[in-house]
Amino acid sequence: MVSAHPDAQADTRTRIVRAAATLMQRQGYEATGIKRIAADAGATLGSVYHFFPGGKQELAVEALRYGSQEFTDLLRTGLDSTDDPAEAVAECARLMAQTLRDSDWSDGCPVAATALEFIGRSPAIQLASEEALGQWRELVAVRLAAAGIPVDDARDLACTVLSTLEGAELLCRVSASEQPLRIAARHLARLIRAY
Amino acid sequence: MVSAHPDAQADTRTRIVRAAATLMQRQGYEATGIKRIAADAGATLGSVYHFFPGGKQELAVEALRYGSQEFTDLLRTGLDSTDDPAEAVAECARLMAQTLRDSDWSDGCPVAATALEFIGRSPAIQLASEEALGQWRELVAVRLAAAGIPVDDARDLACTVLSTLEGAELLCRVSASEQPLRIAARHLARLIRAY
DNA sequence: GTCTATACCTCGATAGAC
DNA sequence: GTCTATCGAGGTATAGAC
Repeated sequence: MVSAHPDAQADTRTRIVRAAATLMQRQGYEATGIKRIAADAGATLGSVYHFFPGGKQELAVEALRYGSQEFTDLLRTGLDSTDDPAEAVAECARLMAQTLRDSDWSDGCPVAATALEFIGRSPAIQLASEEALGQWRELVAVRLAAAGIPVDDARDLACTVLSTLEGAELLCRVSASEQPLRIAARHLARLIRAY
Repeated sequence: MVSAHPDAQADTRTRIVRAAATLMQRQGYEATGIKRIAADAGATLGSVYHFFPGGKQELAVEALRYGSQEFTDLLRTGLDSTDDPAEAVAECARLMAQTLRDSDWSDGCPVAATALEFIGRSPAIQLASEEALGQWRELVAVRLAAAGIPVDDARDLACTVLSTLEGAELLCRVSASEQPLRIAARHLARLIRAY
């Protein structure tokens, strides 16, 4: 039998988390209803509460972790694409730009929209967001340090790399243009080469 | 008579817009209820719909424009603080960090949270967000060009300045730390000095 | 212009059969 | 584990007196 839903091969719990992650990435937490998540996942409301008795917030935390891993994969791909660390970071920006364009400016950072809705209002969600950002920063920092940049400089650079990528992505999505990430790629590469 | 509300001296319409701008800046559009806006503004629901017959979305557009002007003022203060363009941009980052800390990481970019909720879902709100970001970028570009940086370079630099400030602010808010903006200040200054 | 009351709807969450 | 039916709360928006 062929299912009407894209992720039919995965188990129900996974499909629910994926649907939640996608919707929250695109429109944030508050605009995303549980009924819609269930429908997109090809599951019923009962199943959602079966797997996530803690309700929407518990599911959201799981969705943030899931999306965080996907973004980690994208970063790893970019960072491992070449020996030159400056070029590797630029490649991350290009990968993000391409992913955004291919998804009609929908598939960006999986935590930004939700994180901004909950600053100071939900420890669980804020912590999950902080862990995601921290993990990405660490990934970049390790890559830069491996290229010979002093560890402290690498950590600071990684922070700015992440800041710039996040902000450029916001600008890209709002203006429906790849330009901010393309420009960020050039500037970040220049910044890194200065070390 | 002394009012219980902070903006009692302003007219009702202005108080409503201010309250909406503040709430949307802190938690986005969807989490912000009209009843709460009215209460914070010291107005009634009837007044809100009297001034904004188009409802919540019409009010949101006005709130974004209002917040946009406030952020423009902050940028102008930073950009005019010194002759050195690199130092001026760094000062913007420091002003943002200070504002964030003073508000318990609440008062950041007035459009980011709302904009991310509406990418591709509301032309009116997306346009208002795009206009705000474009205005800020133009402000920075003009300042850099005035310092002698070639116009095309200034425009690209302004784009990255804005990207980095926006992203660093996200990181600051999520991690409840000034560090990302402090680091961004240093890196942006270095990037600008290279021209 | 301001206010109260309320209509109408959708939300998150629950209950209980299967 | 999955499903349907439904509850209560809270949302936006409206009506109409003042």
